[in-house]
Amino acid sequence: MMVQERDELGLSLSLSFPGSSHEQNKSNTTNNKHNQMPHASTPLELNLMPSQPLNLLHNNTTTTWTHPASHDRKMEACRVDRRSLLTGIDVNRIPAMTVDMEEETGVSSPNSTISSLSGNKRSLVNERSELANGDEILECSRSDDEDGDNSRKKLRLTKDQSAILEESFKEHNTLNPKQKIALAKRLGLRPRQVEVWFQNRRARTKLKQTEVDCEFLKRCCQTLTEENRKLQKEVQELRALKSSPQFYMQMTPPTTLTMCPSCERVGGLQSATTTSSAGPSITQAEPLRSHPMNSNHHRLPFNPWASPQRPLDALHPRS
DNA sequence: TGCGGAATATTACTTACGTCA
DNA sequence: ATTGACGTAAGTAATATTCCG
Repeated sequence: MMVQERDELGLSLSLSFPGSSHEQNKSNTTNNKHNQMPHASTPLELNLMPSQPLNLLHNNTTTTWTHPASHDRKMEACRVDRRSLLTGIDVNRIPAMTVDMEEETGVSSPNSTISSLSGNKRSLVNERSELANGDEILECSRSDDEDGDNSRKKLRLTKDQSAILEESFKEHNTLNPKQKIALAKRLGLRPRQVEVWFQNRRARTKLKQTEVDCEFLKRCCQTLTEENRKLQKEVQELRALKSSPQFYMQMTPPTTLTMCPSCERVGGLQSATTTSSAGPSITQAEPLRSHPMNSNHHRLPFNPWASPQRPLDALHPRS
């Protein structure tokens, strides 16, 4: 994305986005196809891990990835769960056969046979009793199959399950099959469920990131618009001065000198005597043409992300 | 070495469900 | 009791990557 405006005086504004690679710490995959967002993803990259509050951006509210009011609800759910503790099979727990199959193959693709088979059949009510036993989460749940009801029932992960998943996500936002199976075992879930959770978690992260990027770009745009407005005004004034007959007469000696930031040559002052016969009484305007800066040479494009004061830097300390 | 197809992994989009105000 | 908004688990299609013959 590039917005550029230019006039003959060599004033320009540009908004450029450095090459983006929206890298999301894919630790164990090389897949990077879809996310080729043509925007400044890298500079705007923000670690949205649950442990990292977005305080600076979101009014000191700590971002947590569990449902905001989920704690109490889940506690209540646990109480309800215990009531039905003994009523049946754990919906979230993989039938032993399935676990074995997945463990054997080490594969649980959404499109795989295993996953497909577990589609509606695993639409089960999640009624579990969660008993912390070290790191293990023991659950008890009831299958819906007995109702003969094909409707999809929504699983709610327990607080502990969510916490462990979050913790795991912090370490790697993707899982290899081994990790997936291990985590699923630890949580008493099917590998497919862990997989889905990670997929959705990545999607949420990306969404949040996009929102943050969007917000930042909006602010950049506002700043640049304002900057542009000022520069346009300045250009108009310079043009007016240039065309004014009194311009050269009334020109007061410059009180400041401008210097090319790159070559450190001083501009703004160039004696008329050195610029021989360049038309009508050459002037202070002359340096605008004679200095290489005026042909885009050494002009530094304005890059909001190159600014040392990028607001989002504070949010994403690179360690 | 290049090619095609199968298997697998991931994303984007969508649906369905549970919860809350 | 109803309803709409919202969060999220899960399904589906598309696509990229890898592996193998």
